[in-house]
Amino acid sequence: MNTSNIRPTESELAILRVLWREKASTVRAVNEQLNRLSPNKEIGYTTTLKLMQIMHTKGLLSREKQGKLHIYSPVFSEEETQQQLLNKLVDSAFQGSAMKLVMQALGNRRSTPEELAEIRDFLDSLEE
Amino acid sequence: MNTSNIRPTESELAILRVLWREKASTVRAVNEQLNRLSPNKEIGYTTTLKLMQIMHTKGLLSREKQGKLHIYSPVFSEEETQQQLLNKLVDSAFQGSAMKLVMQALGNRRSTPEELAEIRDFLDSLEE
DNA sequence: TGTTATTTACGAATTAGTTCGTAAATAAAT
DNA sequence: ATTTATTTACGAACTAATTCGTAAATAACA
Repeated sequence: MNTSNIRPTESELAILRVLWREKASTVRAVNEQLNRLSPNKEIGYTTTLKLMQIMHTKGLLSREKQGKLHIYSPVFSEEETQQQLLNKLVDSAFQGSAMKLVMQALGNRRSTPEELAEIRDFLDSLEE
Repeated sequence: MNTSNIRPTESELAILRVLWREKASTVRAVNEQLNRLSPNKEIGYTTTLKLMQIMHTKGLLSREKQGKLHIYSPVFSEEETQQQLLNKLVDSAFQGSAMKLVMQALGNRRSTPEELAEIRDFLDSLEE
Protein backbone atom coordinates (compact mmCIF):
# COMPACT_ATOMS: atom_id res chain seq x y z
CA MET A 1 0.00 0.00 0.00
CA ASN A 2 1.14 3.47 -0.79
CA THR A 3 1.99 5.45 2.30
CA SER A 4 0.35 8.52 0.74
CA ASN A 5 -3.02 6.96 1.36
CA ILE A 6 -2.74 7.02 5.13
CA ARG A 7 -5.63 9.16 6.21
CA PRO A 8 -6.90 7.81 9.52
CA THR A 9 -9.97 9.49 10.93
CA GLU A 10 -10.24 10.82 14.47
CA SER A 11 -11.61 7.55 15.86
CA GLU A 12 -9.05 5.55 13.98
CA LEU A 13 -6.28 7.70 15.40
CA ALA A 14 -7.51 7.04 18.92
CA ILE A 15 -7.13 3.32 18.27
CA LEU A 16 -3.74 3.78 16.62
CA ARG A 17 -2.47 5.72 19.62
CA VAL A 18 -3.17 2.70 21.79
CA LEU A 19 -1.61 0.27 19.33
CA TRP A 20 1.53 2.32 18.81
CA ARG A 21 2.09 2.11 22.54
CA GLU A 22 1.19 -1.55 22.96
CA LYS A 23 2.68 -2.73 19.64
CA ALA A 24 0.01 -5.43 19.34
CA SER A 25 -3.27 -5.90 21.08
CA THR A 26 -6.71 -7.47 21.07
CA VAL A 27 -9.97 -5.64 20.45
CA ARG A 28 -10.88 -6.16 24.09
CA ALA A 29 -7.69 -4.53 25.37
CA VAL A 30 -7.94 -1.59 22.97
CA ASN A 31 -11.56 -1.00 23.92
CA GLU A 32 -10.69 -1.01 27.62
CA GLN A 33 -7.83 1.42 27.05
CA LEU A 34 -10.09 3.78 25.15
CA ASN A 35 -12.67 3.73 27.89
CA ARG A 36 -10.01 4.21 30.53
CA LEU A 37 -8.64 7.21 28.66
CA SER A 38 -11.99 8.94 28.30
CA PRO A 39 -14.41 7.55 30.87
CA ASN A 40 -16.95 10.29 30.18
CA LYS A 41 -18.59 8.44 27.34
CA GLU A 42 -18.61 4.68 27.11
CA ILE A 43 -17.52 3.16 23.81
CA GLY A 44 -19.23 -0.14 23.08
CA TYR A 45 -17.11 -3.22 22.49
CA THR A 46 -18.60 -3.94 19.08
CA THR A 47 -17.97 -0.35 18.07
CA THR A 48 -14.25 -0.78 18.61
CA LEU A 49 -14.43 -4.19 16.94
CA LYS A 50 -16.11 -2.84 13.85
CA LEU A 51 -13.68 0.04 13.57
CA MET A 52 -10.68 -2.25 13.84
CA GLN A 53 -12.17 -4.60 11.26
CA ILE A 54 -12.62 -1.69 8.89
CA MET A 55 -9.08 -0.50 9.57
CA HIS A 56 -7.88 -3.99 8.73
CA THR A 57 -9.66 -4.04 5.38
CA LYS A 58 -8.33 -0.53 4.72
CA GLY A 59 -4.82 -1.79 5.34
CA LEU A 60 -4.22 0.32 8.41
CA LEU A 61 -3.96 -2.68 10.73
CA SER A 62 -2.60 -6.18 10.30
CA ARG A 63 -3.89 -9.06 12.36
CA GLU A 64 -2.96 -12.54 13.36
CA LYS A 65 -5.27 -15.26 14.55
CA GLN A 66 -4.42 -16.77 17.88
CA GLY A 67 -6.93 -19.38 18.87
CA LYS A 68 -10.31 -17.71 18.95
CA LEU A 69 -9.10 -14.14 18.90
CA HIS A 70 -7.22 -11.72 16.72
CA ILE A 71 -4.11 -9.79 17.61
CA TYR A 72 -3.98 -6.48 15.78
CA SER A 73 -0.93 -4.37 14.96
CA PRO A 74 -0.48 -1.02 13.20
CA VAL A 75 0.80 -1.33 9.65
CA PHE A 76 2.28 2.17 9.56
CA SER A 77 4.52 3.65 12.21
CA GLU A 78 3.56 6.64 14.27
CA GLU A 79 6.17 8.74 12.43
CA GLU A 80 4.94 7.76 8.97
CA THR A 81 1.43 8.64 9.96
CA GLN A 82 2.43 11.91 11.58
CA GLN A 83 4.31 12.88 8.45
CA GLN A 84 1.33 12.06 6.31
CA LEU A 85 -1.04 14.13 8.43
CA LEU A 86 1.45 16.98 8.50
CA ASN A 87 1.74 16.98 4.73
CA LYS A 88 -2.00 17.05 4.41
CA LEU A 89 -2.30 19.99 6.77
CA VAL A 90 0.53 21.85 5.07
CA ASP A 91 -1.22 21.46 1.73
CA SER A 92 -4.70 22.29 2.88
CA ALA A 93 -4.03 25.14 5.28
CA PHE A 94 -0.46 26.43 4.91
CA GLN A 95 -0.20 26.96 1.17
CA GLY A 96 2.18 24.07 0.91
CA SER A 97 4.78 25.71 3.10
CA ALA A 98 6.04 23.61 5.99
CA MET A 99 8.00 26.63 7.18
CA LYS A 100 4.80 28.61 7.64
CA LEU A 101 3.48 25.75 9.71
CA VAL A 102 6.60 25.62 11.86
CA MET A 103 6.52 29.36 12.45
CA GLN A 104 2.90 29.25 13.43
CA ALA A 105 3.47 26.32 15.76
CA LEU A 106 6.41 28.04 17.41
CA GLY A 107 4.88 31.46 17.51
CA ASN A 108 1.45 31.06 18.98
CA ARG A 109 2.33 29.17 22.06
CA ARG A 110 4.70 30.01 24.84
CA SER A 111 7.60 27.66 24.49
CA THR A 112 10.05 27.22 27.30
CA PRO A 113 13.67 28.28 26.77
CA GLU A 114 14.54 24.60 27.07
CA GLU A 115 12.31 23.70 24.17
CA LEU A 116 13.66 26.51 22.05
CA ALA A 117 17.19 25.39 22.86
CA GLU A 118 16.23 21.89 21.84
CA ILE A 119 15.13 23.17 18.48
CA ARG A 120 18.39 25.06 18.06
CA ASP A 121 20.29 21.87 18.72
CA PHE A 122 18.11 20.11 16.24
CA LEU A 123 18.79 22.78 13.62
CA ASP A 124 22.49 22.35 14.26
CA SER A 125 22.24 18.63 13.67
CA LEU A 126 20.36 19.23 10.45
CA GLU A 127 23.08 21.46 9.06
CA GLU A 128 25.87 18.99 9.50
CA MET B 1 -18.60 32.15 18.63
CA ASN B 2 -15.78 30.44 20.36
CA THR B 3 -12.67 30.18 18.24
CA SER B 4 -12.11 26.64 19.56
CA ASN B 5 -14.99 25.45 17.40
CA ILE B 6 -13.29 26.27 14.10
CA ARG B 7 -13.09 22.92 12.41
CA PRO B 8 -13.52 23.52 8.69
CA THR B 9 -13.67 20.41 6.53
CA GLU B 10 -11.52 19.88 3.45
CA SER B 11 -14.06 21.42 1.09
CA GLU B 12 -14.65 24.30 3.43
CA LEU B 13 -10.92 24.96 3.59
CA ALA B 14 -10.76 25.12 -0.19
CA ILE B 15 -13.38 27.87 -0.12
CA LEU B 16 -11.67 29.66 2.76
CA ARG B 17 -8.38 29.68 0.89
CA VAL B 18 -10.04 31.65 -1.89
CA LEU B 19 -11.77 34.03 0.49
CA TRP B 20 -8.66 34.71 2.55
CA ARG B 21 -7.01 35.87 -0.64
CA GLU B 22 -9.91 37.83 -2.04
CA LYS B 23 -11.14 39.15 1.33
CA ALA B 24 -14.74 39.12 0.07
CA SER B 25 -16.36 37.44 -2.86
CA THR B 26 -19.52 36.10 -4.44
CA VAL B 27 -20.45 32.47 -4.81
CA ARG B 28 -19.92 32.76 -8.54
CA ALA B 29 -16.38 34.08 -8.18
CA VAL B 30 -15.43 31.47 -5.58
CA ASN B 31 -16.81 28.69 -7.72
CA GLU B 32 -14.85 29.88 -10.73
CA GLN B 33 -11.66 30.10 -8.68
CA LEU B 34 -12.11 26.56 -7.41
CA ASN B 35 -12.61 25.22 -10.88
CA ARG B 36 -9.66 27.18 -12.15
CA LEU B 37 -7.45 25.75 -9.41
CA SER B 38 -8.42 22.15 -10.05
CA PRO B 39 -9.81 21.82 -13.56
CA ASN B 40 -9.71 18.03 -13.39
CA LYS B 41 -13.09 17.70 -11.83
CA GLU B 42 -15.82 20.28 -12.31
CA ILE B 43 -17.52 21.58 -9.17
CA GLY B 44 -21.14 22.55 -9.74
CA TYR B 45 -22.22 26.08 -8.96
CA THR B 46 -24.96 24.99 -6.58
CA THR B 47 -22.49 22.78 -4.76
CA THR B 48 -20.36 25.78 -3.90
CA LEU B 49 -23.49 27.76 -3.08
CA LYS B 50 -24.78 25.14 -0.68
CA LEU B 51 -21.42 24.81 1.03
CA MET B 52 -21.12 28.56 1.51
CA GLN B 53 -24.66 28.73 2.86
CA ILE B 54 -23.83 26.01 5.37
CA MET B 55 -20.62 27.76 6.32
CA HIS B 56 -22.65 30.90 6.91
CA THR B 57 -25.07 29.16 9.25
CA LYS B 58 -22.10 27.55 11.01
CA GLY B 59 -20.62 30.99 11.56
CA LEU B 60 -17.58 30.42 9.37
CA LEU B 61 -18.61 33.05 6.84
CA SER B 62 -20.39 36.36 7.12
CA ARG B 63 -22.36 37.79 4.26
CA GLU B 64 -23.82 41.01 3.09
CA LYS B 65 -26.65 41.48 0.64
CA GLN B 66 -25.86 43.65 -2.33
CA GLY B 67 -28.79 43.85 -4.66
CA LYS B 68 -29.64 40.36 -5.70
CA LEU B 69 -26.44 38.74 -4.58
CA HIS B 70 -24.49 38.00 -1.45
CA ILE B 71 -20.93 38.99 -0.71
CA TYR B 72 -19.27 36.47 1.58
CA SER B 73 -16.30 37.02 3.88
CA PRO B 74 -14.39 34.74 6.24
CA VAL B 75 -15.23 35.28 9.90
CA PHE B 76 -11.94 33.87 11.17
CA SER B 77 -8.52 34.83 9.92
CA GLU B 78 -6.20 32.42 8.21
CA GLU B 79 -3.90 32.49 11.25
CA GLU B 80 -6.67 31.74 13.73
CA THR B 81 -7.78 28.82 11.63
CA GLN B 82 -4.27 27.52 11.13
CA GLN B 83 -3.70 27.64 14.87
CA GLN B 84 -6.89 25.76 15.50
CA LEU B 85 -6.04 23.02 13.01
CA LEU B 86 -2.53 22.79 14.41
CA ASN B 87 -3.83 22.35 17.93
CA LYS B 88 -6.15 19.62 16.78
CA LEU B 89 -3.35 17.78 15.02
CA VAL B 90 -1.01 18.18 17.99
CA ASP B 91 -3.63 16.65 20.27
CA SER B 92 -4.70 13.83 17.99
CA ALA B 93 -1.37 12.74 16.56
CA PHE B 94 1.53 14.28 18.51
CA GLN B 95 0.60 13.43 22.09
CA GLY B 96 -0.11 17.07 22.79
CA SER B 97 3.45 18.13 22.07
CA ALA B 98 3.87 20.97 19.60
CA MET B 99 7.60 20.45 19.79
CA LYS B 100 7.27 16.91 18.47
CA LEU B 101 5.28 18.33 15.59
CA VAL B 102 7.89 20.97 14.84
CA MET B 103 10.70 18.44 14.92
CA GLN B 104 8.84 16.14 12.60
CA ALA B 105 8.05 18.98 10.22
CA LEU B 106 11.65 20.13 10.16
CA GLY B 107 13.17 16.71 10.05
CA ASN B 108 11.41 14.87 7.33
CA ARG B 109 11.85 17.34 4.54
CA ARG B 110 14.91 18.93 3.10
CA SER B 111 14.92 22.51 4.22
CA THR B 112 17.19 25.02 2.59
CA PRO B 113 19.85 26.73 4.68
CA GLU B 114 17.92 29.94 4.12
CA GLU B 115 14.82 28.48 5.69
CA LEU B 116 16.75 27.13 8.63
CA ALA B 117 18.36 30.53 9.10
CA GLU B 118 14.94 32.09 9.01
CA ILE B 119 13.86 29.85 11.84
CA ARG B 120 16.93 30.78 13.85
CA ASP B 121 16.09 34.43 13.44
CA PHE B 122 12.58 33.68 14.50
CA LEU B 123 13.81 31.86 17.60
CA ASP B 124 15.97 34.87 18.41
CA SER B 125 12.99 37.17 18.19
CA LEU B 126 11.01 34.88 20.46
CA GLU B 127 13.63 34.98 23.16
CA GLU B 128 13.75 38.73 23.43
C1' DT C 1 -44.08 45.33 -19.49
C1' DG C 2 -42.69 40.95 -20.42
C1' DT C 3 -38.89 37.87 -21.45
C1' DT C 4 -34.34 36.27 -20.16
C1' DA C 5 -30.58 35.44 -17.14
C1' DT C 6 -28.70 34.98 -12.64
C1' DT C 7 -28.99 34.07 -7.86
C1' DT C 8 -30.89 32.00 -3.94
C1' DA C 9 -33.33 28.53 -1.21
C1' DC C 10 -34.32 24.06 -0.45
C1' DG C 11 -35.01 19.21 -0.82
C1' DA C 12 -32.99 15.05 -1.76
C1' DA C 13 -29.62 11.58 -3.22
C1' DT C 14 -25.08 9.91 -2.21
C1' DT C 15 -21.00 8.81 0.28
C1' DA C 16 -18.23 8.26 4.41
C1' DG C 17 -17.90 7.64 9.23
C1' DT C 18 -19.76 6.05 13.69
C1' DT C 19 -22.37 3.18 16.68
C1' DC C 20 -24.50 -0.81 18.16
C1' DG C 21 -27.58 -5.07 18.26
C1' DT C 22 -27.89 -9.83 17.10
C1' DA C 23 -26.52 -14.19 15.57
C1' DA C 24 -23.01 -17.45 14.62
C1' DA C 25 -18.50 -19.36 15.77
C1' DT C 26 -15.27 -20.69 19.06
C1' DA C 27 -13.32 -21.86 23.23
C1' DA C 28 -13.61 -22.52 28.33
C1' DA C 29 -15.84 -24.37 32.31
C1' DT C 30 -18.80 -27.58 34.71
C1' DA D 1 -21.27 -33.51 26.57
C1' DT D 2 -23.67 -29.60 27.75
C1' DT D 3 -23.76 -25.09 29.34
C1' DT D 4 -21.59 -20.61 29.65
C1' DA D 5 -18.76 -16.93 28.17
C1' DT D 6 -16.17 -14.54 24.74
C1' DT D 7 -15.15 -13.27 20.11
C1' DT D 8 -16.24 -12.47 15.49
C1' DA D 9 -19.09 -11.24 11.50
C1' DC D 10 -22.53 -8.66 9.71
C1' DG D 11 -26.43 -5.83 9.00
C1' DA D 12 -28.55 -1.69 9.96
C1' DA D 13 -29.48 2.76 11.92
C1' DC D 14 -27.72 7.21 12.44
C1' DT D 15 -24.98 11.40 11.71
C1' DA D 16 -22.14 14.41 8.97
C1' DA D 17 -20.39 15.88 4.62
C1' DT D 18 -20.82 16.36 -0.34
C1' DT D 19 -23.20 17.02 -4.53
C1' DC D 20 -26.68 18.52 -7.42
C1' DG D 21 -31.49 19.34 -9.45
C1' DT D 22 -35.43 22.24 -9.39
C1' DA D 23 -38.24 26.00 -8.24
C1' DA D 24 -38.78 30.56 -6.59
C1' DA D 25 -36.95 35.22 -6.18
C1' DT D 26 -34.65 38.97 -8.16
C1' DA D 27 -32.66 41.86 -11.33
C1' DA D 28 -31.33 43.07 -16.22
C1' DC D 29 -32.78 43.88 -20.75
C1' DA D 30 -35.37 44.12 -24.95
